[in-house]
Amino acid sequence: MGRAPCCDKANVKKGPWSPEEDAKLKDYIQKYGTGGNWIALPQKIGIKRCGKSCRLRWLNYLRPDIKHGGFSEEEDNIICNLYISIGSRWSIIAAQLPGRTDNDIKNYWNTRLKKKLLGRRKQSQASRLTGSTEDNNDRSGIETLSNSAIERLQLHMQLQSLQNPNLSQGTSMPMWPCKLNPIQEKIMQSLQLLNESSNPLMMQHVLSDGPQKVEPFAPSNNLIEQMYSLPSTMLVNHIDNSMSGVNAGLTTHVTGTPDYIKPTNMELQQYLAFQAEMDQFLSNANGANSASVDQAQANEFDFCKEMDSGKDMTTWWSNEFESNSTSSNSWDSSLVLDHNIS
DNA sequence: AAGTAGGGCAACCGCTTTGGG
DNA sequence: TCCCAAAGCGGTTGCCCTACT
Repeated sequence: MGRAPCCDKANVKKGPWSPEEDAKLKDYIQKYGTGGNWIALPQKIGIKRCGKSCRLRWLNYLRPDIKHGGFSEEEDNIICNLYISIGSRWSIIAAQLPGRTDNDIKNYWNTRLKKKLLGRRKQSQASRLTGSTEDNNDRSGIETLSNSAIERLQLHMQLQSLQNPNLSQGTSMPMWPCKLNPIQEKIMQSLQLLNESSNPLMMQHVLSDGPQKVEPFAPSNNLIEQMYSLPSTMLVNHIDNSMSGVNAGLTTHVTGTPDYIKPTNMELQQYLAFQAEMDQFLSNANGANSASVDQAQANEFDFCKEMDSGKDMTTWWSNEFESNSTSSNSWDSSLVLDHNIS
């Protein structure tokens, strides 16, 4: 037996809201509030809408403090930084931008901001389709990474290279905004290695007099296996899991104005589960590959221990967020927007 | 002028989380 | 502790507008 529908679908109007409906909803909520029950609201007001639809309309459009229109460069900056750090957690990102809704930010990201930053992705994907069968097979493992994770790594790579053109020479610079965990750092290093060796799968063109163009990465499984001395499928799955785990923790640590977001029980549970999983993975890896597991593995473990050492997770993240946001290492979207948008 | 493609955005869908009984 | 309804959330859809052919 499924859950009862929240409203009578047959008697509910769908589609764009009329000005009359808007006015009724707005007037009612301003006078009486929502009464803590969105489902009952449409009946009270006398409109044939689903309660969820009313809620969405109010939150995304009718609320008096909603900001419509263009996003400022500062807002771009915040959105990019947070997206790279925590992924598509739009509600959390929206909490840092007064007057903006998660839906607004999501749309803005998907339709504009992402294109600005990953503008050349389409081209490179098309070029990849012409790649060899061997390449394609080689890549199958890395593609098990979530699109979001790949995208964020690409963004990191791109932003870093824009911020620091010397990257292509192997210089390792601190990467703001988020403190990557050692796994992520390893991936970034692998990208740099690929870049250094002019691997055709990772083409980064630094033009002397024009915009820098960074192609998405696609490290081969062979390379990953060499770096970690572990089966690539194992690593790829582990990395993906680890990143989602870390991200679950990160979402709790955004302390910028106006609101402090407390970690939910679920997030804390996810974080603890992540650490347990990391421990398990590392002990298994050490057992199976005792002779070849390198320092990176140990660093992963140290990373977990550091986060688990009683040090307040909030501090761990918020310090990064706040100290860097005013430091010279903070990422300025204008760098990207100036250099990368054609 | 008509047709078409693509972008932007509002709204919907369905899954997850929360909170009260 | 469990169950269920409501709220929250992110992904997706589809409409409308504009630019281009």
